[in-house]
Amino acid sequence: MTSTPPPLDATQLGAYFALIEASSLLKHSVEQQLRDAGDLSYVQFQLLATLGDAPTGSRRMTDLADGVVYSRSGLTYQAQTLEKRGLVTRSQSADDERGVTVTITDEGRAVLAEVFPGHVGLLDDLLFAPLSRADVETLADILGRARDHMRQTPPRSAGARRRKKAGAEN
Amino acid sequence: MTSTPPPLDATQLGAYFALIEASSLLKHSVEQQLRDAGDLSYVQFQLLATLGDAPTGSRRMTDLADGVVYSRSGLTYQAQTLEKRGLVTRSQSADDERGVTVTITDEGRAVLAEVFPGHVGLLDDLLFAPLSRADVETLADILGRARDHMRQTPPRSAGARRRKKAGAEN
DNA sequence: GTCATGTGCTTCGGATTCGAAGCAACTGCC
DNA sequence: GGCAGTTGCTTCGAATCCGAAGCACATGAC
Repeated sequence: MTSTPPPLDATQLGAYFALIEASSLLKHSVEQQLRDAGDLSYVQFQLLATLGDAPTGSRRMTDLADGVVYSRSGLTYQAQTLEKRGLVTRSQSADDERGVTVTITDEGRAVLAEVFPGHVGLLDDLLFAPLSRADVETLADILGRARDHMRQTPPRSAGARRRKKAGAEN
Repeated sequence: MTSTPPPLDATQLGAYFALIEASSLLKHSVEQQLRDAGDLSYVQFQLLATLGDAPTGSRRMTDLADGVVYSRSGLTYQAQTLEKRGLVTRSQSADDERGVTVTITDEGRAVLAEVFPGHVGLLDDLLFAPLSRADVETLADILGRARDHMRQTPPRSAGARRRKKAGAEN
């Protein structure tokens, strides 16, 4: 109870902090650039980019939520915002009457195209500038593995078990 | 066509996405664990951890804001919340009458101690499990360099009040 | 067919965030 | 001493986020 000394050594702590800080700093700068260049939030940009990358330019809400790391309700909010601005359209899925298909519009693509160069430039300046080619490859490999692992690890695994305990079972 | 083609190759994109996704996923899981274990937000945990790490257990607001990547106003909000819960105290700095010194309380340390084991466990399960020792070292090195570069290079939004250049309107 | 359960998305309420503006104290210069 | 510009923090308003609850359709059991 009183102890359980931290099983994290200095290197692990360093990696953890570096990951959090680097991503936070990068995200902040990117958000500012996106705001300036196209009045987009980071999520909105991610959504547009995802849609623009899709062959048909459209995806279902659930698939979008899976790709991005946001909550369903947050996604709804942003999709509404984007629709108001005419950057995407939302329509009922043909198959499933409940499903909503989001599609990027030409204007959406235009905004994307307008924002992209600056986005890339910022990444070059902030993230890639101090890294070698090999560093980038290594980074992609290591973080890719970490991400894949986290994606498939259920939230209630060894470390994070717990659910609301409501007395009876559910 | 008229626009500059994206100077980002597949590897760079992979590294970028992996960084964002991995940190987002990790952050979400960690936030949930912190909420469950000690009713703390991620920022609050970072603040407590930073204070707990300081020799005297106290720091000035500005120093805290520098360490964490949050805005001044957000820091004020969280500090107030923590103070209400009795996890920190705030007092005027002796030197500078404007300055506010934040100090972690015994109760704050207790909450920290309670939350820490689960936090570490989660990191082990989610982040470090799929990585070798060498991976972690490499990660710390690469991301550490990236972070340091970002900290000193960019126009920071949080640092806000910039020096004005004499003789020109802004 | 009908009911029970599951799934997809939205709505609702509350918490947290940020930037801009505001106040107070410090510093340098005269 | 007094003024002007800086710096440290807070307040304010608006935007964004999430989880829980709700609604509507879908699917499976009977």
